[in-house]
Amino acid sequence: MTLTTRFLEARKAAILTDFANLNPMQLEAVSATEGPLLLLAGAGSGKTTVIINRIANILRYGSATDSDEAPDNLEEEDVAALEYLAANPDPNWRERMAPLLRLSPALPWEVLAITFTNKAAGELKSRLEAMLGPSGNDVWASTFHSCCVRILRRNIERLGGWTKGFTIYDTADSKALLKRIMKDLDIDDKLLPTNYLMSIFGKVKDNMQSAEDFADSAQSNNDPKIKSAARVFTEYQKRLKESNAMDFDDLVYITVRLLNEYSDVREYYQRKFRYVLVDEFQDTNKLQYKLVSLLSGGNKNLCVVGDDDQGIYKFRGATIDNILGFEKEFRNCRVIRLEQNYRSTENILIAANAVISKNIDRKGKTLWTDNAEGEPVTLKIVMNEREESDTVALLIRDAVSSGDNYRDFAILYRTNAQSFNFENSFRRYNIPHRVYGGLRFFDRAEIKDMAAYLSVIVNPNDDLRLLRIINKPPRGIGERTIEIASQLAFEKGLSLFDVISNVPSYHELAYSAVKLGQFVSVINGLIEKMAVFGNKLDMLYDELLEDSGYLAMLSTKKELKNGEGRRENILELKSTLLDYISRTGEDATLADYLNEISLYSNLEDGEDGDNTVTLMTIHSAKGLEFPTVFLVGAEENIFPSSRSIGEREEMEEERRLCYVALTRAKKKLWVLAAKSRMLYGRTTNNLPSRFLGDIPNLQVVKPAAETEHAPKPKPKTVIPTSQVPLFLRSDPVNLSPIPPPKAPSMKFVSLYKDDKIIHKAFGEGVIAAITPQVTGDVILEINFKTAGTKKLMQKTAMQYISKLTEVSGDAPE
DNA sequence: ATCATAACGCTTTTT
DNA sequence: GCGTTATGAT
Repeated sequence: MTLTTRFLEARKAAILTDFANLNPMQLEAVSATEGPLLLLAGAGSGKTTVIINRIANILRYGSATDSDEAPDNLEEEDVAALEYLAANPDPNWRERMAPLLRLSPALPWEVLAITFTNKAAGELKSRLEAMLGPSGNDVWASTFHSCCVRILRRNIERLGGWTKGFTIYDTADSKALLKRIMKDLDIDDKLLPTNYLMSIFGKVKDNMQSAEDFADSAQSNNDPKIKSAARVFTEYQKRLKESNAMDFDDLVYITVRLLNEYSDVREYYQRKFRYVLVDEFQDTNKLQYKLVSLLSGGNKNLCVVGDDDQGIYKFRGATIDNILGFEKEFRNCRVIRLEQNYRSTENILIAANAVISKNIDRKGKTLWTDNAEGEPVTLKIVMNEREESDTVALLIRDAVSSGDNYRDFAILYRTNAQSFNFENSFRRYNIPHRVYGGLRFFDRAEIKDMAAYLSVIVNPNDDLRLLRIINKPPRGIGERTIEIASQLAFEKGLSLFDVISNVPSYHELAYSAVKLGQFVSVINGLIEKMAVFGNKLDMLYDELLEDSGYLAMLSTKKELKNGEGRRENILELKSTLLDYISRTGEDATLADYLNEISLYSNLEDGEDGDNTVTLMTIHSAKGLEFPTVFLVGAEENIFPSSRSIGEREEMEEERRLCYVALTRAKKKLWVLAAKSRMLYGRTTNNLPSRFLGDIPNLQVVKPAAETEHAPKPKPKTVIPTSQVPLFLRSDPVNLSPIPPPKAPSMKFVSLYKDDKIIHKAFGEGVIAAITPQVTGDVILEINFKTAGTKKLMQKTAMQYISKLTEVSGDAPE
């Protein structure tokens, strides 16, 4: 063996002693620093630890564990010292030998680590800091969007049209803008719902096409809907630009365009980022992939980390093809699988592996563990949703009384609506709990109002946000005035604020000139105060609450019971401001603060320490773990959702979602299914989820039908696995016994043509026609004696209608 | 300008 | 079943 070979081996071995608590596969991932790397990391396989250690390796030792490069003047003495170090690890000595160990180590800001959520980015940062000290903070650990914002701030002016103070529109802003445009263009928003438009726009941008590209291709399209969508799209992008704004998709799309079109910018970042790492790669869409491949294009040190079995965001454009296609794109890429699970018991993994193995679109991977077999996975079948939540409450109460903590438990469900019953039961049983999801802090109306005020102060040309606040609190600027002013702005090519700042020049606005003038001076006054206060943004905020009259509105007005809560929220927003100021000090600017909050929208992350039960959707549980998990609502049409039944790809996504749910559990996994469930105002009877039929080691517990409360000891009817009903199995053969769709609910059918009815509001009438709709509802056409003929939706109208008694021939109910 | 009634829709979610 | 939105009446 040559001296060089010995040196290379010893160097690597010596370095790896710095990462002693990793298993061989993890070590391999940590040492593979150079070139493209696909890291398939199963659930609970220590993925984040690997990412942290890999970055630490890059910063401390550079490419040394992955390079054949050795010093020219090697001495036997050096090599022997390294070999000794490898065999007898000692931190101090390793430090002293560092010059021999490292090979062009990277500087922190030469490493880019991209995640999806701020939470994940924050966790990455704090763990890097814990391992590397303050320099860990200089690693670019950020979300796709905040990374793009950073790049755009520096370079956006190259593209023309935006300035570096651009505003970021969130989804609600975008929707509001779309509604505005449809009104102006006189397009029916029933034909083109905003959700539909947004998904089109998103797809177009994901394919690297502009609104103009879309309009061009729409020309030859016969569908008038597509043609109108193209018009709206073009106008939408135009107005964004005029308002110096971008939506979430634009942040990435425009960054990609910038990097594509300007080679100097591209080369700058390619040189800067010697190492690029992407987490949750299975959740990236094409555009995001394009972005990272552009950024890492220089040296191709691109490491993507993901788990194809945990891709659950196809519905928002993520494509599993990115992970499945990575190897094709990078022929020479290395693939490392992390399959050892440190989280769950064997029983839990058997269940999870069994469920996911039915998928076709996957790379194939089987988790294994050294952990104990553990308790069985238990299915409990209950009568209805009420019994479901009570059962869980009792199980938790019992477990806590024998020593467990509330925080050991999580309730995972498919849809947010399912949380309701659990909240009720837990309240009744005094179980502290915390519901994640639902309405977010920054989505609250009063918070959006305040943010809109602040935005307008920074950028008065932001028409959309100006419109939001122009009459909030009510200051006598009505719809008509707004209409006229907008029209003027549109005609003259000015911003709305330009127009209302010059009221005297427009005779059309004479009627509300005074009110508009007052409003403009409030805004101008605040703009001046911003200049005076400088970075004392909290003082500016106080002035804003005063001058706008917003606080007064909440206090004096009969803002019912909500006023108090809203005031608290507004003050809470101030504390985020103060927090921002304390972090940035001298450099604090309002524009910067607004950007931060527009990319960071949940305020609830901080309070992890509470000892409470967690309630969340399976989606939000990804990445988390709990000693005991209750997967609830495991019924056909709920989970898997009815929308996915019959669609292979959708069903595979549901199955991955199930896999995610099962692998959250560390020690004990409960699954619950209700025979009957009230959902959307209807009671439905669903079979247990098909996924349950795939779990070979499922213990089924069926409580004897019992009275509602009665906290009794656990009812125990254990059905051996072999007796799990056949219909549970998801083999294609057994799919047939799904009940045929039922006829429309009988409750409504007791109305017939020519029936005489009385309506609470419209009085007496006769039913002229009954037209069933595809949606399952029915349109009633009724001739009223006094109110004329009306068409009413039966679903809604029934609560106001009673049949007149003399009508005979009742249908059987 | 503000309230009341009727319509309607309704996975999952981050940025 | 419930909360949000659009529209029409005061």
